[in-house]
Amino acid sequence: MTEPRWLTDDEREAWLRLMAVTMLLPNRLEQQLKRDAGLSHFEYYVLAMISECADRSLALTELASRTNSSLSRLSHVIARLEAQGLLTRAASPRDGRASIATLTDAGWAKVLASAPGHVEEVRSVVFDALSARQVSQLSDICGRMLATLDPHHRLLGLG
Amino acid sequence: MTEPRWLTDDEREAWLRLMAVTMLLPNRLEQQLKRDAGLSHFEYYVLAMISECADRSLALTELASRTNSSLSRLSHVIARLEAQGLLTRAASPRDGRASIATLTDAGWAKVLASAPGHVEEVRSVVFDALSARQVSQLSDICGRMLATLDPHHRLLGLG
DNA sequence: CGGTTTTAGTTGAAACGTCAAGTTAGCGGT
DNA sequence: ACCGCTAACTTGACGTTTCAACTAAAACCG
Repeated sequence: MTEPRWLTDDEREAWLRLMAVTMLLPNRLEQQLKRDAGLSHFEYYVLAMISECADRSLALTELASRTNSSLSRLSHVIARLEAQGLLTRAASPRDGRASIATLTDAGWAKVLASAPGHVEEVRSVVFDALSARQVSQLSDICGRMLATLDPHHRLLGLG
Repeated sequence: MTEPRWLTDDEREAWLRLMAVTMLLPNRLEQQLKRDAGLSHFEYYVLAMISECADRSLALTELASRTNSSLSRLSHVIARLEAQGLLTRAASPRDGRASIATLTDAGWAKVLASAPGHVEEVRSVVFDALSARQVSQLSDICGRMLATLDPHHRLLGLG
């Protein structure tokens, strides 16, 4: 085996910081949502994804793609959310295998009530600290990384 | 309650991408380390942090800060790593409450063996996709976010 | 000193995520 | 129409993380 290509000092610095962000940011969002809405970030994200679809409905496989979760994990979470009355599951009329999750009025209300606090948190942690130019740089940089991490754009909507 | 400050289109785009990265990147690292070293990313990070200290030793509270974990989580993980013979726990001579974790030779060897593959993965996902200028931008941007996320620099060494 | 508070860590139970196995429905070829 | 194969989940067991309660040592303080 060959000598590994170690990181330069600049790369190492950038890496440690990126690492710190990926460790701290999810925690931060988690805490805010748990405290103010009683939802985990993943639960919120699931509800938010469904809420943006026509009829507030989405098939589980598609939902799993967009939330970067296994079908198994999603199935467990959907069961919990259903038990809380935030959504319902129904068989697809088109495909007997598929389940379609639909937000209830309570689920819709939950999203409406939770979104402002969540956005405020995102803004205060990320965007209040960055210039418009930096926002654009960040977008480009993440786009580059996603070319490797998510070559088929499974997460960003257009499956 | 007042109307929330929603995100602009550019901010929204940047946010979705950053989100995608923070969801996908940990997964990627996890898989590589699990496959090639039989360690979770957190376990690897714990061992790596200790390995960089004098005497390959570090007190648990300090380690918890640097790995962004609760003491409880760390305690469980340290117990598992100790059971695998990768490190040992000992009471601090200075402070009777403190435990100090020290890498064994096997633990040190594990870090040495695992690091190259891990660095290669980091390089292939992050740095191969970025120009030198973008690396510097990323570093700045993350630094800005960390001013809010980690104001006391708990993660980046100089506690 | 002696009592209170704070810090460091451990432990066990509950919650959550992952993994492997199973079920049912569509699909492709013959 | 039938057989095998794949896709879309579901389920239960297992491992990990979190949470709350606990112990013990140090620090503070009058």
